Amino acid sequence: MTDRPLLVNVVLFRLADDTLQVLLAPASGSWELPAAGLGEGESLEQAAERLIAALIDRRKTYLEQLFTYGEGTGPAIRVAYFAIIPMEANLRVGPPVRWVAIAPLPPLSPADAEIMAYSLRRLRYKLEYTAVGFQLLPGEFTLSELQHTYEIVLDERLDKRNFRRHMLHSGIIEETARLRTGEGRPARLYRYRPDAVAEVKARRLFP
Amino acid sequence: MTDRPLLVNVVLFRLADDTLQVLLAPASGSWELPAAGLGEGESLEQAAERLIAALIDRRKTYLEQLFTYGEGTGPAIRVAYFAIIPMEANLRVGPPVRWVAIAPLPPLSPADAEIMAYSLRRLRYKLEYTAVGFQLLPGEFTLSELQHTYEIVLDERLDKRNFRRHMLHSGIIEETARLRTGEGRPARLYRYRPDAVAEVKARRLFP
DNA sequence: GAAATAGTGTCTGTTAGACAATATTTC
DNA sequence: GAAATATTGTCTAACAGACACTATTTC
Repeated sequence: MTDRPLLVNVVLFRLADDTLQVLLAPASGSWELPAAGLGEGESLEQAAERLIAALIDRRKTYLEQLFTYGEGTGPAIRVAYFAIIPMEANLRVGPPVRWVAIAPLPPLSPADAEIMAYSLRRLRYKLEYTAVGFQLLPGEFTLSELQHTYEIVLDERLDKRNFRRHMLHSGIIEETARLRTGEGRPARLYRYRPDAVAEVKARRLFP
Repeated sequence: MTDRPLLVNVVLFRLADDTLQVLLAPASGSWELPAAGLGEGESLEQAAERLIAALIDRRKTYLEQLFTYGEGTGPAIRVAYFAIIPMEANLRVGPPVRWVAIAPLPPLSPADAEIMAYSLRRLRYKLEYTAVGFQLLPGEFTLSELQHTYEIVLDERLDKRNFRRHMLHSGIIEETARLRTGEGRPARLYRYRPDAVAEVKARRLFP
């Protein structure tokens, strides 16, 4: 009965420069996920939040426990969290820690690669079936920006009309009075409705 | 940086006597979930399997990591697993460890109650959106038995015609040549198709 | 033939998914 | 008015969900 050391890993995603990025630190020819031990009297989630706070200057990010790895991931037990960081957030740590594009996937240790792969799957899943996509955008956004976000994360083209119909009909976003002007016709700005039901009804296996 | 002790908890579900049951051990006026420490060189999942093997005489049960609790659950970090045990399995430990019906929920410590509640949610979710329900039944079963299983776990009445149409149409079960005779008209026996896609298509949030 | 259980079909409303033209702005 | 972007509607196929009667067996 050994007490193996416990680490908390965080996978931080953000959207910038039309790519999905993760925060990584360089490690002897490859990259590694940020990690921290558990502080005195600290909960797992608090440790993850402390680690995130040490890395970026913004709170209130989406945070979710991913999985706990206890084999093949070295001698430690690693509790992995994944979080979404709004693009406005700035790094609190200088290089060499930096945002790295998800595609192509940067080289990682097998353990970190497993966590990354699962995080990405979970992010995509979340995006499809819950209202987590808004966390990647500023408070107000156009429907085109929202669709663009989905397309980048899912790496898939979406139909504009169906996308808009669906989003508007689902009641998870609402119009603002403001418009964004730009190159072409100005676009209406929308905002996420925090009171909306976050989870989307899935289709049940049976009646 | 303290290394808090690590425990693996298992929530074992089975279906018997027309009720959903969990395996619990008595603990000073209430009940508690089976738990074990992590053995030397053992992975988390191996520890959960070892714990299950010590409790029941059947292998190959459905096993899934649930969540890792690291606050409000006492001084230990607790990695919770949930598993489905086929009804044919026998206990390897005598009383006082025993199967306890889920309704009404037996008294548990706050920490265990939290794990239990989440396990139950997850089991129901799994049942609705994946093909996990068959794990609760013997290898061959009638559609009425399958529907009955769903109704017990979900605590909800289902329409017979829609249930059958859905199950048969989804391709996750297949006919056998056998019938089960009983009180009334004999019923066809079905079996789960292991090659079927376990996950069910959910409805996406957008087109 | 009564009791018990198994098995079957149809209709309606909603939604996914495919598809193309018009509207509003800037330069 | 050309270029850029935003916005809008319709059709079809599939499926969820509601609903009631017939079939086969035992005693």
